[in-house]
Amino acid sequence: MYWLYKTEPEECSIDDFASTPDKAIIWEGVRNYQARNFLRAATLDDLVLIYHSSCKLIGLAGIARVVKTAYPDPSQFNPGSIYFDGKSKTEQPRWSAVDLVFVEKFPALVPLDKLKRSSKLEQLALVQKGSRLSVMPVQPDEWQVMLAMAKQE
DNA sequence: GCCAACGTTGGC
DNA sequence: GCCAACGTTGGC
Repeated sequence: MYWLYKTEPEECSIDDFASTPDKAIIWEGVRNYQARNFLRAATLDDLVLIYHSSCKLIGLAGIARVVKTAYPDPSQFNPGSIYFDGKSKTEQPRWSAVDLVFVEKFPALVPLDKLKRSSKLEQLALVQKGSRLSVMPVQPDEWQVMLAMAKQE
């Protein structure tokens, strides 16, 4: 399966993946139920487009791969974490995390407005008005369209 | 920094 | 179960 995950690059960017290519990075802190459900649907070796948001250069930055499927997000139990959730119980964790590893960084970032201008990406939640979903599925044809954009620059 | 759109909370 | 108030997201 294919996915798109949003991240603020100051928090976790494609360069963080690229600088530690052999290290699994935990994708934690997702605190939205719809996004969480998509996280839980990931299977081993799924590919993930890494999208940089809330920053100067907004768009697709590269690709990562799922190396560990959903497990309880440890940050929900850590009172020192900004992601701490006191209402989540150990015996029934509310939030999930996955582990990702670096695959590639695009030679040039694919900007959001370019994604918006493609008629083939209209179904993608990312480009829909008001959408705040941070973890979303990508259809195979959408994946191909976005990869082609990444290669041609 | 602004603000529209959205999700969550909590009183009723 | 409704819905107003509030907090958050995220592009601009």
